[in-house]
Amino acid sequence: MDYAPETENFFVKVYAVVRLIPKGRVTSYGAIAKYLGAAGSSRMVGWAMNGAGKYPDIPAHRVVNRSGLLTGKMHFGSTTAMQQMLEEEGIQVVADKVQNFKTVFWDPLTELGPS
DNA sequence: TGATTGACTATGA
DNA sequence: TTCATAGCCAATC
Repeated sequence: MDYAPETENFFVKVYAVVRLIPKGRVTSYGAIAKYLGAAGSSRMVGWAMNGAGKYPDIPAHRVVNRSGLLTGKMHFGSTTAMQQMLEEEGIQVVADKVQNFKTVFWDPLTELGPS
């Protein structure tokens, strides 16, 4: 195989989790990676999101880095598109950063459970 | 085939 | 607190 089938499954899992992010909430790449049992491979989550652009159902704008910084804003075509979408959901974004990050943070491990 | 890159995170100075 | 480095794994050049 040119690629590991399990890798593809990992990407699918990432998409599934991102889709579960409730409106007005955000999560981090590391949180998703950890939830999928791939803690430390947070970059793979980011890479998965790279392919998520093909899926309009994936609210990638709700995924930010551990600091709440909109690191992937550049992949939305416009640097303000991501921020605007978040604000549209009631998330305050200032200087490309999510305000009250701890409050709007959505941890799949906590919300969905470790099981 | 080998080296570099990247939507990250953690640790150390 | 801010900056630099290491680890991570897959995709791309």
